[in-house]
Amino acid sequence: MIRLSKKADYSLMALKHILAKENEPSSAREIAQTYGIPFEVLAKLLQKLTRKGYLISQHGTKGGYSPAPASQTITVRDVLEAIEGPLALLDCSNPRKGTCDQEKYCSVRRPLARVEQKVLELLGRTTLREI
Amino acid sequence: MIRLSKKADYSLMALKHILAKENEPSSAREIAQTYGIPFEVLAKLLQKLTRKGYLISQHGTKGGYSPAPASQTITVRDVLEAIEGPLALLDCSNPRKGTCDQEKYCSVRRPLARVEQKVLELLGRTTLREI
DNA sequence: ACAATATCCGATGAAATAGGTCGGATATCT
DNA sequence: AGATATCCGACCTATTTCATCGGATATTGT
Repeated sequence: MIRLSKKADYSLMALKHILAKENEPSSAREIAQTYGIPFEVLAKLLQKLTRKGYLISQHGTKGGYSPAPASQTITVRDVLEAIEGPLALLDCSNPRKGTCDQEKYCSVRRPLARVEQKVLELLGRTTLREI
Repeated sequence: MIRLSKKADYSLMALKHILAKENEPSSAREIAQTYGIPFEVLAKLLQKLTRKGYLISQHGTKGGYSPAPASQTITVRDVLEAIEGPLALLDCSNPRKGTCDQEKYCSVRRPLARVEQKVLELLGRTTLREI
């Protein structure tokens, strides 16, 4: 299969929400309620995005998340990589996995890598602003 | 995550193998050994592809699978859909899943559906022949 | 006829992944 | 001080995916 995880969906929704109200920070709880997302799950996603530099977090009452400068040009690909690590259509081009058993016999690796590349380019061209 | 399953990889490798030798049928056992794929898993994949009309199966000694006419123009997308059912980047556009809880609030559905469409087009343009 | 070799089919078990939960810490505003 | 935030790690559970097993049917060659 080829799909976006729920976490990815959640992240994109939350990011769009935060980008829409640049002036006041949005709390994780508020976003979670608005979109029906489990609070704890969303909190962790936003933390990851913060560490990656796409959001700025503000503790305390009236706190929440606001867009960081880097979020202006953030793409779908950026979000996915922040949430799920390096993207890999193929296991054998996935740095997290070990080497592929079929490596030496595999006849489809090269051509599929090109397809993979195109998909990644497509995701990298789609900014969150235009969503 | 966004990835091709192992089954998809296996299927693509096997199909390419079968298409390469159009003259004599290739047995599942032979292919499984050549590429280091578990025999039973591969057998089921080839059965699915046969039911979809991309392959012709031949029982008995000297039997095996040979390319059906429909395999001439088969694309990566065709293979994926045959093996894993309808493709869906998003859960909410997946006919196998129920309706999405966030449906009414979700602000990213429409734009992502366009991205999904583009990815599917890309996979649908890539034929197995050119791989 | 018989044996060997194929595909076929369903059910089941095991491993990996993703999604969700819990407990507690730190920071900020009122 | 107390309420409300983010923060962090560990853990549990459901789902999905991968692999295995047992047995049936069909075809070919001896």
